[in-house]
Amino acid sequence: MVEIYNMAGHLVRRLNQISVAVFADRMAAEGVELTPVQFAALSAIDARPGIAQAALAGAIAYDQTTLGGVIDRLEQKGFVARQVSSRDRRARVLTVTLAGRDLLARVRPVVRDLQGDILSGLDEDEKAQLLALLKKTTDAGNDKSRAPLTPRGGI
Amino acid sequence: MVEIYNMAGHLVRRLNQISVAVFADRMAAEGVELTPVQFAALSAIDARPGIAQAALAGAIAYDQTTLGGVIDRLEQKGFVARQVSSRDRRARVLTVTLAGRDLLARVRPVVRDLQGDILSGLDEDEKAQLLALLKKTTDAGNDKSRAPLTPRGGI
DNA sequence: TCGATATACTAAGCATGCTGATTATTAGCA
DNA sequence: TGCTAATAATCAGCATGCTTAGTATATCGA
Repeated sequence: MVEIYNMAGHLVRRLNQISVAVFADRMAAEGVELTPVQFAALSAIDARPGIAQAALAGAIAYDQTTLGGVIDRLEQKGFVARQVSSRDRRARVLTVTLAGRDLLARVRPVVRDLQGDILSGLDEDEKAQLLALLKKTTDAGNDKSRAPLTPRGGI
Repeated sequence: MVEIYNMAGHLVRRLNQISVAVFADRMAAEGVELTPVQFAALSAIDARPGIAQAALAGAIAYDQTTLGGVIDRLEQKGFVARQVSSRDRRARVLTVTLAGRDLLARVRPVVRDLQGDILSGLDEDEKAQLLALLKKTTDAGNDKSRAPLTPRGGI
């Protein structure tokens, strides 16, 4: 028995690995090229059109530098438009394009549905319990992360 | 409210982010340069000296290609030795060096201790519950991962 | 108003984590 | 034995995720 098997860090990493793989498989089955980060960004921009990159990073708990690259790719695929803000010329203001909205409408139900597959082997009560515990501990540990959630940052 | 906030995928990714950050902070405090993957590999090689890379990948649930790079870096830092296997010239047989054993002895208690910090905001019962649920669902979803755990694969 | 400070973004560099292809070697089978 | 398939590792290439540093722009206080 390897000593890491019962460690929180190892189990969380593995579940994240499973989560990413389930997401990739479902997107491939839909014939869509979209990563979990890209979906999160697209969905959050759609919820707050005109949000700047820094605020978006805080809204979805992603590193700002990493997010820059993610937006590059979403822009290149034509799902997101990026403009210099008129109020703050440092900032880049983001909006979802028509193609992006179409994509979102299509994958949103798929993404919602796939969440259940991530937590396989658990009954509904256990899934709810796990989600509640994950929510509680991620809230408590938010500031330990290099990319904490700051839902009300900016616009 | 952004729609991803209560999704399993998002919460798991965030907890993993917290886990990685806690690990990095503790290692930095120890003055040690060691990533979670590197610790996992070192620990597993120490548990099964002479293990080959492919078997190691299965033992700690890491992608084989990624693991190759991890071993490169551990070898370069002098913590792991890599030799062509005498029984199978395709395979690279791994052992922990003396320096690697010293490092392991030093960081092992730190790594064990930091596990509690990953799951902050939970009492002992909740931590045990969360660990049990994580274990149950990662076991059930093992095959969905691109790098499933195969603890008994090869020596 | 000016100067220090803070903020938004980008760039470079490194480590993970994956896919697909390639090479070397081994194993299985007719 | 000899052909085929499988396996171990590596390489190239791409996306995340982070650190440090740099540039442009805002903000705040003396």
